Amino acid sequence: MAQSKGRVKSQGIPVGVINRLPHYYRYLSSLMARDVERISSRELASKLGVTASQIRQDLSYFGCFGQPGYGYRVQELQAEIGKILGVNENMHMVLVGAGNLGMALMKYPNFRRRGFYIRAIFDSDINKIGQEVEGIEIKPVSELEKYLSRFNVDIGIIATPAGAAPEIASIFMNGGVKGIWNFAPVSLNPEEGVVIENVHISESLMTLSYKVKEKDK
Amino acid sequence: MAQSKGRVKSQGIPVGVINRLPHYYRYLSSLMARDVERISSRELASKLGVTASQIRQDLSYFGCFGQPGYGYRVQELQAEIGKILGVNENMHMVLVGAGNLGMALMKYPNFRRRGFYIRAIFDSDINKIGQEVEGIEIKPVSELEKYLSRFNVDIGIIATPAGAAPEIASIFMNGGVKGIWNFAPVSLNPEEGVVIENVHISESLMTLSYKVKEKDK
DNA sequence: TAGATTGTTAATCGATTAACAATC
DNA sequence: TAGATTGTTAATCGATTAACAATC
Repeated sequence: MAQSKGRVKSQGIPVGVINRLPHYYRYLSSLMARDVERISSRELASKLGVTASQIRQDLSYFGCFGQPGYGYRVQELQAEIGKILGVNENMHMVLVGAGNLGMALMKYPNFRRRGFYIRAIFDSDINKIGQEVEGIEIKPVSELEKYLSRFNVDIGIIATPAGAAPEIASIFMNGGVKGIWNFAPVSLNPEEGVVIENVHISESLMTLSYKVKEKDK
Repeated sequence: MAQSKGRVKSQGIPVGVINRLPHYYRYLSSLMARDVERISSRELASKLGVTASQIRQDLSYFGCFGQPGYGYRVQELQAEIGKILGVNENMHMVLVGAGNLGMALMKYPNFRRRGFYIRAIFDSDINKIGQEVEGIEIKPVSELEKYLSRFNVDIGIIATPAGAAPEIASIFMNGGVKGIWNFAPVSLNPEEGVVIENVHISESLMTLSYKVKEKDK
């Protein structure tokens, strides 16, 4: 208790911890919607399918958010985890690829609600250019570089086919984008100082396929 | 070497291994496309950003696919991993939710190419019902149950808003679906004998957001 | 043959769980 | 106060890496 000095190890936080925080965050948000005020690590753990120990251990990397004998105040813990994750900090994002997946991302209301704003859309399809989506006009991808030089973009989203992805990634990296959220089924080699987060949908399907086969045995 | 009897431990394969196999599979496929014939665990590792040891260890759970002194034949290894994962086994899938994300999944050509077929689409939007996508007519979600009782569905895909997801999941589970591929931002409690694979897109964004913030420090 | 690289066992490392003093 | 639950330290467990005999 009383993590006196406050851990300063900004690095060295296990990646598993970081992957679980958004999960905690989402469930706490749903508790807030149901006006639940307090929750213990034990309850939370049973709902999320992890151990209470793990939740307390995970949180302890960042501070002390609970009260012994009481548990955690839902609203407070949600806010603290949100702060750790960078929710509600007005992230400037741009989207390349105005296909179905890109449109799905544009229309997902939770991003905006949580401070993640897609402020520009680029596509190479001449028929799409000039169209408006959620109040944002689709620009030709040739203008991406200029846009990046003019604005301070936090996150670049790649929702293009695999072939186009490496070039877009390199434009993003040269343009000073801090993070790349990649939905194309390729591995992009991460340049110094840029974070790449992949969402490999087909790999996830293959993992599921394996597990389904296993169950059959 | 010479894993004489062939490991029978169908269970007990670490989840990390299963998550890496699709990654190996994809890269090997791309090597095949470039007519590369052989590769060593060391080369493969350096391309994929893992250790050679890990690749050999991972593969050893399933058999002996390489030749000492030579390495792996790309085509053979790709085929073996594909077999492990259940690629090209004619998986029967159904999609619930014909929004942008659902359409993106419908139009992704690699699924079909690898034996994953979406054979029916359901939606609750009266305006979408009857429309055809990739040769498949969108049915009302009220007919899902009947469909499941008639066909042997391997994988049910949930591409609906969060609110609808739990009910769809329960219809899937009662209908004998073996695996659920869930894109809705909710946790579904997995029933006995059904595998659930979540693709939590917004959690992935928050993870990226955290890492971007970290880099700034 | 000599060189290269596998499959596998053993050693290391890190992450998860258990336990408990502190305390609300 | 007594009961509950935290934050943290120590113990356990599992996954990754290193090393090497076998062998192509």
